[in-house]
Amino acid sequence: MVQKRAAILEVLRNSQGHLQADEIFRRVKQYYPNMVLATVYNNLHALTNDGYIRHIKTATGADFYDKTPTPHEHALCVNCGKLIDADLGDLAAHLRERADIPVLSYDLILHTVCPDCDNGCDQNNT
Amino acid sequence: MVQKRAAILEVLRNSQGHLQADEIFRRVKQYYPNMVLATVYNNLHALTNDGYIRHIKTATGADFYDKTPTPHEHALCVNCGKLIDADLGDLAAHLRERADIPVLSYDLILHTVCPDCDNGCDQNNT
DNA sequence: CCTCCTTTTAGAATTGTTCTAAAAAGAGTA
DNA sequence: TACTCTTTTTAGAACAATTCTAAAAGGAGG
Repeated sequence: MVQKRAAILEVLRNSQGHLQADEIFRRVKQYYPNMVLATVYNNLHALTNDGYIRHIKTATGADFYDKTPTPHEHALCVNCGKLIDADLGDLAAHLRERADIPVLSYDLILHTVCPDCDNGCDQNNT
Repeated sequence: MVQKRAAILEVLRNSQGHLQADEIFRRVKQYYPNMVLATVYNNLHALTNDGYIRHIKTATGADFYDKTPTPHEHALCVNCGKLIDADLGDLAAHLRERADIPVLSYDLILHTVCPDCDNGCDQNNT
């Protein structure tokens, strides 16, 4: 059994959902203090390949890893930078139906204000 | 009049559509041999801000610049790496209508096999 | 204990982009 | 032409997330 791989998966599963590599690294390091970032990347790739997690690439260069491997959409909060799940129905079907070219796959990131920030104190009430 | 900015815009407008910064750099350099990559980025940002062109960020880290500033979708050919336009109807409206969260904007890149590659010699006919 | 294969480590390398500070270029005024 | 002010350009360093490389460590089976 691969302990460190399991620990990385555990950390992700115990999180609210979507973490970046460096945050995973920081958390796993508490249990394995001499772990190195490359190990995190190694195992995240392996876990992604094996279908345990999902790798979400963003245009900002900071990728997220999702504990839920089944396909669904994501949104980035423009206020706090958190990645959250978005429900868009069967978007893949819609895209394949409407597109004038074959759609093998796609990368989509919505930009939103997440519920936490919307309820928060960042509204311009003077 | 800003000559180099105009030259960069010209190069983009004379292209088939979507270029990366380093390709623009290579082309403009033929006319201004001592130009520097930072100047290309400076002017691409300025042209984007002024609405002349469009900046398309990809998850692969290699951004494209589009001579057509009006909103439309894009697809990346998995075979040749070219970025092409895609017609998906009014996707923005569809997303806003279906999403369970506010949609301020979005980044979408389809993955496809472009017509050129589809007609080409890369089909596995033995 | 040996051998083989996988995982991990340490640190350098990569890549596209951004930043910084100094030099150069223009525009307007006298 | 000379002076000032602002914008643009240059050169090269810095950055940040990720990937790579080669060596070391670990574990399983015989």
